[in-house]
Amino acid sequence: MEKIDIGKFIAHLSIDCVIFGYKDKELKVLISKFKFGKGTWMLPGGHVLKTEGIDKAASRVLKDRTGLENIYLEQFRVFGDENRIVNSEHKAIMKADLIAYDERFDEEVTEWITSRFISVGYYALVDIHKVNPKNGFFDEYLEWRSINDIPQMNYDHNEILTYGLEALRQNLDRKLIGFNLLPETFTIKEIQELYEAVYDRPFARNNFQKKILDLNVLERLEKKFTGAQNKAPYLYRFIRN
Amino acid sequence: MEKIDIGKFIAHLSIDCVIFGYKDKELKVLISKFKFGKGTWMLPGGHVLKTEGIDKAASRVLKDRTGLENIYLEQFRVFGDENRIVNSEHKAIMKADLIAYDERFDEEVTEWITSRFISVGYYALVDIHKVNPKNGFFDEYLEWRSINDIPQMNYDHNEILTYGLEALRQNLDRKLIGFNLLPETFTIKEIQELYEAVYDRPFARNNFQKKILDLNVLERLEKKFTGAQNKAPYLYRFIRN
DNA sequence: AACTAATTGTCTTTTTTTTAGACAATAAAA
DNA sequence: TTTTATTGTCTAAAAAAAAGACAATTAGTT
Repeated sequence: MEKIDIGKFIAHLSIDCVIFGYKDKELKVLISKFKFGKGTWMLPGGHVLKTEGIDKAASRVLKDRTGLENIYLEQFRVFGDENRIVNSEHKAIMKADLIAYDERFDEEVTEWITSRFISVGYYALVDIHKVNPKNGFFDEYLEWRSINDIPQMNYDHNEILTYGLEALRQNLDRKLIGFNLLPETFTIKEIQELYEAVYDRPFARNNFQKKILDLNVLERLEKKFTGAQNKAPYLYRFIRN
Repeated sequence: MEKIDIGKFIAHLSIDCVIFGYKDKELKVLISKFKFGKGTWMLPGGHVLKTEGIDKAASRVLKDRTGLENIYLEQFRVFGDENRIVNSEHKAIMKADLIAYDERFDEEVTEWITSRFISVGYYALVDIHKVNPKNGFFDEYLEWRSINDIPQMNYDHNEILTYGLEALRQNLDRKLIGFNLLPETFTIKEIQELYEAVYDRPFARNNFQKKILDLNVLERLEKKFTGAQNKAPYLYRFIRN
């Protein structure tokens, strides 16, 4: 298990990731809790090395949790009012993980982890089927939860999630990013259901099909025979350039 | 002149403000340069006190420069890759301003101001006629420059400005914030010219008038007689709530 | 093999929104 | 009184979005 050396990281600054996935017609979020203590839920997060860019730090956080690289990542907001103080449970666990921790430096470490943090919020879009959550890393347990079934989380993480979802909605069709949540091939209906999950509202089937095909970013493949007693839909693939 | 005590501030974190104003049919930005040295241009910025929220810090930066409070402020992005290192001129000036500076702590101070900074970008909208730029504060000289006449600035400040303008454009009519750039009363034509300056494109007069009036956020006041040989336009005021 | 149920793919029609065109109503100068 | 320049509004045209309609399939049922 990796440890944190506080000296290498920028103090007072953290990163929180809203990792979105899509499965069973539901938008999911990967959340974590520590294996010890009461186990309060949190968004997967991390700190920024003094020698790395923040986007790089966010990628690292993501790779540590999901094993995936080259994931769609978007920074959406900075959080952190003056009341955002690390709470006792989190503090105890952080301390235990600090290799720099030493009785001699107790004061410094305490100051570091107790002080107010400013957090940069990122959201990531992943193909949920490719992810194998690395449980155990950093003593945390990861779980995919439906956007409609998010528990109370630590700090202002529920608020961060709300902002992240809002950012996703604003970017979804404007930036053509939705395909990052889907497998390589999919039917029109599946994209529509994804859109309905993200926006939490229905779309008219006929018009949605036209709109999505008029974007000219989909390549039609073979038909998908499901065994259902109806016309088999075509499979499509997203064309990158 | 105020001084900085580095101990009170969060290290590695700064705030940069894109302060927008509107005058002579042009969108303006308030930029600054130090009175000493070569005088490289920069966006007005500052640091975050360990005891204050970032929005509060941004307000403070704004008040220090413009004297204004309760200004429309919006955070739009975080900047800061690993290459963003304080350059020598800026460093020299910062050192001179640090009251905490002392030969004994030379190393600490140098580390503080030399290290990489992560910067939170804010944009502000102000009625340019209310602003009296506080030249001399923090040894800087302030100047309103047209968006089409922005000089090369320090660090990645030109890039930050570009992102700030993009954020302004995205929010302008969606959020009804444009009125923050105008005086209390104005004609329809004046709002239209503001929109044209922000989006850098013309709008059809007849349709713009309809669109803006259909928002039902303007109160019609008396006519404005300019002395021009044509029908006098009405003055309007923005209704809050 | 014919019939039925459950979609899908694609049109056409309707409605709404956006854009363009037209013109009377000023205000002040000639 | 006539002319010039621009404003406030209306109507017409064009484009986009939403709703409606229906043939084409797939596989189960009779």
